[in-house]
Amino acid sequence: MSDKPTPLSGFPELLPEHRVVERQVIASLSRSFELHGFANIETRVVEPLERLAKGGEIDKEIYVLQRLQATRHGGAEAPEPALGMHFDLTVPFARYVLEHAGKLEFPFRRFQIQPAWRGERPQEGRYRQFTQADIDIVGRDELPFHHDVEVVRVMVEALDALPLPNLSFQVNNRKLIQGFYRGLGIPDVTAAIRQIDKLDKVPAEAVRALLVSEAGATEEQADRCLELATIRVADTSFVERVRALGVDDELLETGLSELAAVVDGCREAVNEHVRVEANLRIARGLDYYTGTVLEVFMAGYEHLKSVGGGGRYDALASDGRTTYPGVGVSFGVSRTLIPLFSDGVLAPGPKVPSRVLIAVVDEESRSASDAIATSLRRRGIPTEVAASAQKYGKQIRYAERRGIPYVWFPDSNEIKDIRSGEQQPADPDSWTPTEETEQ
RNA sequence: GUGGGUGUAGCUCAGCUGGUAGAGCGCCGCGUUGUGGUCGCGGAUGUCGCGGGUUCGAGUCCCGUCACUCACCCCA
Repeated sequence: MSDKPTPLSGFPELLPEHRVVERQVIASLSRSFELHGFANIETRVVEPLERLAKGGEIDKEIYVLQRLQATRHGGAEAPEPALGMHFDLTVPFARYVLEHAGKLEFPFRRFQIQPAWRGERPQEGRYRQFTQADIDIVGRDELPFHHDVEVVRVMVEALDALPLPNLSFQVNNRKLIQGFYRGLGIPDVTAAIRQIDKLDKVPAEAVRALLVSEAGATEEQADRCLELATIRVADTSFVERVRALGVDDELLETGLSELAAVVDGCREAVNEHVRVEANLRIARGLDYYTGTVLEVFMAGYEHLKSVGGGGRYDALASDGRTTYPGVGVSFGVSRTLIPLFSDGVLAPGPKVPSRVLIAVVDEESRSASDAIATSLRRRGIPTEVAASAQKYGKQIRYAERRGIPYVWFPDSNEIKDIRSGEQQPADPDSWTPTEETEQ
């Protein structure tokens, strides 16, 4: 065998025809976010390890970055601070906010589209290096609730603009669940949330038993929790259905009105392609979320789990004196695009950006072909000149293989649209490709 | 990290109870000698993942190893 490298599992690389589509997606997302006034930032790839490793499950997956030399000397040298590569964009962003708080305008709204790294077992839609698109709004000391509505709506609009299968935003509110459980009198509210979160893997009966054994609920309380978790609607009718369960709690009421506001606030933005539903079983693990929580699912790709998610955290960051509450949503660019490419659901783009191939008659007249190319390029038309003066049939095939739609014959000064076969005389100083809408 | 599956041509894969490597697609050439795609004819391509073992003989059986892949865990 030669030295042909084998692929590295979990570190996907795209071919040019897929990369061009990914770039269009990233450009489209950026446009959408900027349309709503989100500023772009890029954070460094590494953070001090102690900032990333907070003792959770994720710690085992953190990639550590160190100098080769540092390992060779086995600690004999003065130790350098251990650096870990970020596993999401939220942790570095929180650090960024604290570090630059004095120079930022609050509420600070930013978007960030970058890779992240997690050393877990790769699978479809799950990689060790993946690109993520995040938007967040952060306030100083306080952040009005209407930003929860805003951030969801912005992501709805941004994803609606992409050529993806149907998407569904499943929204819930931590205050709603917590208030409900509290009002119901369940001893361990946090444990109850954790059990309810298992509903999509564990049968309802088992969850019911766990609610009793782990969260100290009575049989009847467990039933009520399960009833709450089955509520899933695309409008605000869930409010009445929850009230009908007869639980009275102040936090529950706040949660109900907040969730209603999110669903209601997205009404103008949703459509057949992207829908927003109140889904009262969404809990998002035991993260730092304190209010709005949501997950995004893609039709036909439910097995990927969520392709996006987010929510409200009352303490995104804190320096001890000031607390910075935030609300954000992230979208998994790699998780979404790569499976769509391999299934052929998302069509690849052209292999090269060239719109026109200038044929070459013979090597002596190559400069004539170059001159035509130059005048097209001057007018912003991506153009390349044929690699060799082969028979025209070969040169046309060269263009076809690369997805170049036009071939220019310099001897006759005619241009051929190889998709339709039409050929007509053209002037290098005025010819323009007909504007077809791509994708 | 735990448990399954699979490694054969550029790609997708076939290859029975061991007998010296195949198909389709793609690629190249010609028909059409400077206008592609269709069609016809012809052609090239492999250390059968790697290392060891059993055997007269291993793609095939055994052991090891590496890679890829699926599920669990967890999440984008």
